[in-house]
Amino acid sequence: MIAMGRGKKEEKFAKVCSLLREHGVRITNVRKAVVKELLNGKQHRHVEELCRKLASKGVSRASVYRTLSLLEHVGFVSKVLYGERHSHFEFLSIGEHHDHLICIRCGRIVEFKSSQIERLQKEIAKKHSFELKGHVLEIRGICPQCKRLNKEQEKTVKDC
Amino acid sequence: MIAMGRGKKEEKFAKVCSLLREHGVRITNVRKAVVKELLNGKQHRHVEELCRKLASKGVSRASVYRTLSLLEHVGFVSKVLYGERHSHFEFLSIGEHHDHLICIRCGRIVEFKSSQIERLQKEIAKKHSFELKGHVLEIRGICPQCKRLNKEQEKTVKDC
DNA sequence: TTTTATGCAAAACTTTTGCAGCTGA
DNA sequence: TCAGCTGCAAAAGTTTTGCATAAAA
Repeated sequence: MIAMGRGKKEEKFAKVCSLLREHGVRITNVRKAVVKELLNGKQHRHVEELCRKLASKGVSRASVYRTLSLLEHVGFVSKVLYGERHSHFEFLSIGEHHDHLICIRCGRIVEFKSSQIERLQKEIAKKHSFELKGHVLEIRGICPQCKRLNKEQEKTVKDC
Repeated sequence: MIAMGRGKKEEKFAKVCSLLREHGVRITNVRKAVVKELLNGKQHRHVEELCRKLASKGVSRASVYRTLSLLEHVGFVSKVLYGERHSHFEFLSIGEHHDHLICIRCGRIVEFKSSQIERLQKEIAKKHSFELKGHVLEIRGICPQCKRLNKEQEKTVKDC
């Protein structure tokens, strides 16, 4: 995953601000902090991690949740699952999107990109008159390591 | 969504049982009840709804969760998000899979099927030596109704 | 008989909310 | 100014766990 360049980050930041304004939402310090934190980190994040980082800037947990749902509403982030318990958030429409293969045994996540899938989702959105904002594709299966383990020792699958 | 025929259901039930046995897991009444309930309902379900239905058969909430995670591990169900708060579960590898377009404004869900996507996911899994068990594709965007509303009255987006 | 599963109730988490005070436009 | 944000703390909701008992093999 490549970090965004400074220029691009600022451009994106401005775009989010204007998105918020369009929705009649105030641009507050708290919201700026959340957006900046999102832009500074990886493309997908635990809410928990965001809360921890933002707490040091005086942003409360409640505000993190409130801001995320606001940003989801305007189409800047999207909730994703990635086979785990707690929710993650991911940027939308930021280019450089990738999808995931997830092992249902050990949780291993393999990233991949597919231009064909990008193309297909555009077609599908268009066909249903949706304004495309992003997508989540998780392919679930059993990874090569777990398949091998499975054969060797049928019962100790946990510690793959 | 078409309900499964009786014969197909029984066949599937037998398959799950043997899957469980393969994993050295006991076939208990509770587990049978959960699997049957899953096979009798829609392809994706709220955990909450499952708990309610199974409670009347004497199955506890804890067992529903335990059984679901077991079934997830053997590859019979998969956790999905569908843009909502609480988790849903979905059958895997049961054929007749469909994906979803989700409106980030109003939560509207539109189902669609794409044989091209089915084909692509198979290729991708194969390429990474994963044993394919299923996939989740959610395309997120703004539905035609919300787009219209957006233009008409910029600020009352909630009650789309 | 022995091992594994279950129900119960409590604990651990995650997310939302009401409200009083604060802040951005 | 003042509608809209925010933090706090409490509530609500979801998922997991320990343990005594029950059920499967």
